[in-house]
Formats: sequence, structure tokens, C-alpha cells
Amino acid sequence: MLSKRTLISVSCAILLCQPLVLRIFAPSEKALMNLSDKLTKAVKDAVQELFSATLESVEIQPTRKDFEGDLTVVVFPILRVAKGNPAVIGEQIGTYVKENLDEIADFNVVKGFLNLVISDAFYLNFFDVIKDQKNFGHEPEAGKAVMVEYSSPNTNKPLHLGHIRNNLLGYSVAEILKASGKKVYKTQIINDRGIHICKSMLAWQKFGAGETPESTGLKGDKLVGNYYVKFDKAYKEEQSYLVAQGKTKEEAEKEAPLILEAQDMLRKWEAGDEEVVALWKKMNGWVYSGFEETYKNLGVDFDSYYYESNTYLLGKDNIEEGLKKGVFYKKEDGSVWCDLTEDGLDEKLVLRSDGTAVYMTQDIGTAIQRVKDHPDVGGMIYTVGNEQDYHFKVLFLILKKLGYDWAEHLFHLSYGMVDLPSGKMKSREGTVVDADDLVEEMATTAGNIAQELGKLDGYSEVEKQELYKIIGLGALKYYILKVDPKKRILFNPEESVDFQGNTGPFIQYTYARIQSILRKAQDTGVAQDYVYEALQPKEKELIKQLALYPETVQLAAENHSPALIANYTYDLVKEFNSFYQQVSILGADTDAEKSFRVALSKKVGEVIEAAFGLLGIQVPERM
RNA sequence: GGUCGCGUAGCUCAGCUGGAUAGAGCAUCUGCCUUCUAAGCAGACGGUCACAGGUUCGAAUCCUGUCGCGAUCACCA
Repeated sequence: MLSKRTLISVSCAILLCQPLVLRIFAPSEKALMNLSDKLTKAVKDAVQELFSATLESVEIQPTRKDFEGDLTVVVFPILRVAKGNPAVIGEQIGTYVKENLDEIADFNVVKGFLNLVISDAFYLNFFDVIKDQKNFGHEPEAGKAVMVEYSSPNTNKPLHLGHIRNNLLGYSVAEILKASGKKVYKTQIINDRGIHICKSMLAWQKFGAGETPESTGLKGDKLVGNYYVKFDKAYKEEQSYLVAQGKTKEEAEKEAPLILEAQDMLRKWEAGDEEVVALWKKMNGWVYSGFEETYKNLGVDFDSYYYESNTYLLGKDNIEEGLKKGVFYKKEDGSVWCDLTEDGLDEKLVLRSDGTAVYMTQDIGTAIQRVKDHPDVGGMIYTVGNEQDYHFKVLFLILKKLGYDWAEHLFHLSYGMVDLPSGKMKSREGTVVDADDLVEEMATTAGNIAQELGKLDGYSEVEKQELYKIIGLGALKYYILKVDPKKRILFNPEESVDFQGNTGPFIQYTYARIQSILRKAQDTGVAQDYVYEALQPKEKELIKQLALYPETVQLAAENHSPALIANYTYDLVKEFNSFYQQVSILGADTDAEKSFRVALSKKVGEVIEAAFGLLGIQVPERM
């Protein structure tokens, strides 16, 4: 049920009450809307007229490939109001619908399925409507804004493959929501304070010998990450020493000088100690510029940043408020709790007995602060791994209890872990797949393949490198985004990501092919206008697939699932390649055919580009 | 142990709100480049949809239970 929580309840409602294949979202696409509505109405009328019975709803689905037809009416549910043989009833309804709707060219009945053939004229008309439409399938902004939080890294180590999934998902879902008609704010919360940050600071202070990104040539986040690892190593050594002296493991962990020093540093930081704060600023600055570079490489961006160093004290006032409202209660020791047992959850601490905040306190405060900062926000999406499912369940419930209207529209975009064949990635054990390295490797692989194929004559070295990066990133992003976010991903660095079949490069390749045709069409002066009447089967299939784009965008937004966009694009591209193979475009027999096919190819290219844009994947002119 | 999620072809994944013979890609095998880019197309092979019940005219899909994998159950974040 949680996964059904959605920010776009309006469009959701539209989708639910119109379970039809062809659905409309822009006024100019009325042709399609009319068809699904008309068909539903016609079937109802048929049942009324033939059987004097009233039908509540009509189940219509796309006709399966193995049967003749475009849309199929399932007859079985109709049997409830009209008793009889499904084949006969199907035949009767089919006859009625064909007689009463111009768009229905023919029909056939197989078992309880009434397959309807839609006229070429209808499809041609539809294509004519969308042909020159900019932003086909994307809706203009309307209603309340949505805030999408993603990335949210710690500033003590570089980004890795896990962050990549987070970033790609968050960015893509944000873009999909925009396309579905939402104003979106992309944001993150940067975990820039706390004991873990002090660890790398302390290690740098002790062992760093004044190293800087400039002096070492290392990216700032990498440099700081190294010191985080160094701290851990030295800390472990101290522990072994203490254990050798007879201390227990737990005692050693607590009493090692390094950890005590780090804790001392944290206290100083919280007290605003100038020297510590200066060091903190310097090292965080290094990390931020390192992150910026990675984000830029990945092609993701943000509209605002929230820093935990600013927000970690937030929420206490809200706890006070909650106490007054009776949402929370205080225990004898002064700690504050929220009782969620009636909701099937536990009691949750929201303020420590010493009055300090916990993670939950902060998240409550930050959520409220965000809406204050952005008054048009009506909901939020948190892109955070599924290990925090419980945390967000509790957070959302508490915010609801506190009575915020936007709390009804919070969604935890929970995703599965990215694991290696060896198991979990562990930064301390050096088993992480570094984000920058991976992006670079992907580009290198793309370059190797491209060189073998040798189709890039005339490209400069710079252009080639740029292209390799587009393809490499395309492969990586598609590989990650085509999987349902909920599922965990097993990533094997030994087996490189595919570049053939259901992959990003395959789709990019198709796009490049289309551009090649369009360039030639331009050069040879193919006419823009045409009069076309009879569609080839492959042409029809392509138009049908194009027609699915608008609803796919809405569905992806509703389900917060880039995977739906990826799958759609793959289907479109497969359809196009099949068409490309079977039907000659520039070598068509007549000018009308040629013009129509060029226009069709152009539109397919535009939709590929738009859909891939929603995944954050670029498309190349050649490859 | 409680709670949540996942389990579909050798591998990686689709399968919408229950509907027709469960679909793709990779891998293996067969064809197709003197015609628009072969990162392609066409085809073959491959599945007790984890297991057992139930609801239904109809279940991979919904319900219950079992098993397996993962996550989570802190005055950590």
C-alpha cells in the first residue's frame, strides 16, 4: 500500500476510471480520447440495445500481437448482465460497434475476445495531430509543487555505485514528475557534520602533513575519503593494542585515544571552536568541489541544498508543539516519545532525555522547514535506500499526526541495495565501486567498441571522447534505471555492462540511425507534405506505440518508476528497427510514402530523445 | 523471533487494474550487409511463474500458509 502513495492523486484518479489503451492528456489529442470514450459508450449502447442490460464498465486492452486487431473488448465480464455464449455475444457487439463507429474498420471474435481493427484513417489523423507537436506527451506545470530529495551524501567519503543508483533514480523521477505536469524542486540534505566527519578531520590533522587536493592532485572528496580510511586503520590498531593489554573489545572501542579525540573534536565543533570550524570548512569545501565534479559527470543537478550542519538542531520546537497537541508524551526521565502502537508500529523516541535531537527530530524539523522555504510545495519524495523503510514510515505518520496537509503526499522512493558478487560494498574494506571510476570505465569501453566498428570518420578526437562518454553513461544509466527500483541490483564489475540488446546504446544507436536518415532527407529535399492513405502494418504499429507515450509518462510519474519509461522506449525502438529493416524509407516507391516515413521516423526520434531525457540519458547524432 | 520487501528461461530483467498460447535481452544455434549505420533484422532452443492451499468463468498477478534470500527492529544516522 505504501508504494501506492502518490503525489499526483488527480491524474491518478483519471487513470483509474479510464482503463483504456488510448488516453488523452493534451487538448489537441482529442481524437484519441474520443475513441476510447466512444468505444466504451458504443459497447454499452450495444449491450443496452441487444440485451436490454446496463453495463457498468467495459474492459478494453490492446490486442495481442498474435491476433488481428488493435483493441480488444473482453466479453467475459459482459456475461454477467447478458447471459449467453461469449462468442455469439462478441459477434453481436462487434457488428453493432462496426456499424456505429467509423473508426472501427473490422472485427473478429476469438473465444471471449472481441478484436477490433481500427481504421488507417484514424491512425493517420492521430499522427497528423502529434506530428509537429513540441513536448508531445509532456504536460505543462499545474498544481502544487513536489520536492524530490536525492543523493544526500556524507562528506567523509567519495560517492560510489550505491549513490549512483540513488542519483539516477532521484533525478529521473524528478524529470518524470516535471513531464507529468508538476513543478519540481530537486534538493538534497548533505550530511556534513557528526562524528564520522570529525574522524577524517582528525586523521588529516594528525597524519596529513598539510596535504591538499592541489598538492596531491587528488579530487577533494577522494583525499578526504583517504583520511577517513586512515582514521579507521589507526583506530583499529589502537584497539588491538588495548585488547592485548587485557581490555575487552567493547572497552577498547570506547577507550581508544583516537575515538576520544574525535568525540572531543565534535564537542568543540558544536561549541563553535574557531580552529575546528575552520578545518571543517576547509575540508568540506574540498569534498563539495569533488562532489560537484561527480554530479556534473553524472549529469544530475539540484535546485537547492540543505546542510545538516544547519538543520541538525531543527525540530525541537516542533516537538514542543507536538507535546501540546498531545501527539507526543514525556517520560519521567524527560525523553519525549510518540506512541505509534495503534498504527501497528512501536513507540518512537523523538527527543533524548538530555533534550538533544535524534535523527527523527531533525527530519521532522527539516520537512517543516522545507515547506516554509517553498510554500508552493504540496508533497515530498525522499530517495533513500530500503534499509530506511521503517524510518520513513514513522516520519510520515508523525507528520500526519502533527496535522500538516502536505503530510498526505509524502513518498519514500525506496530502492534496493546495489550489491557485488562478494556481497555488500564496504568502503573500509576497499570493495566499493567508485562513481567516478565507473563512469570513466564505461566511456572507455564505449570507445573501444566504437573504434572496432569504425564508423566515426570525420569526428575530431574531442567529439569522439564526448560521444564515448554519452554512450558509456547511456549504458550505465539504462542498466540501472530499467530495473524496478524496489529490486536489489547485483553488479558484477568483472562482467561489463552490455552494449547490445536491451541496453542504452542500442536505443541511442537507433536514434543515431534516424538522424542519419533525416540528414539525408534534408540533403535530398524530401517534401514535408504528403497525402497518405493505406498504412503498412509496421507503420501502424509504430503509430500505436507512439500513442502510448503520454500515458506511459503519467504511469511512470504515478509509480515513481523510471523503469516504465525505459521499457517503453525499448519497445518503441524495437518496433522502429523492425520497420526500418522491412520498409525502405528514403527508397520508398512514391513521394508520399517517402515523406510520411521520414516524418514518422522524425517523430520516433523525438520521442526517443524526450523519453531518454527523462532518464537523464543523452542521444547522439552519430555512432 | 516481530515487521517490511523480494523469489518468473542457464544469466539479467518485463509482465499495467486478474483475461487469450507467460514476453524481451544475454548466452547457444540458423539465416540476412553490391539498398537508408549489422551496437541491427528474422528465426530456433529454453519456463512445474519458489512450494501448498483458497477466491474467480479465468490467477505469475488477489488472499492465507510454508520455504529461501535481503532489510529492519538504538536515547546511531
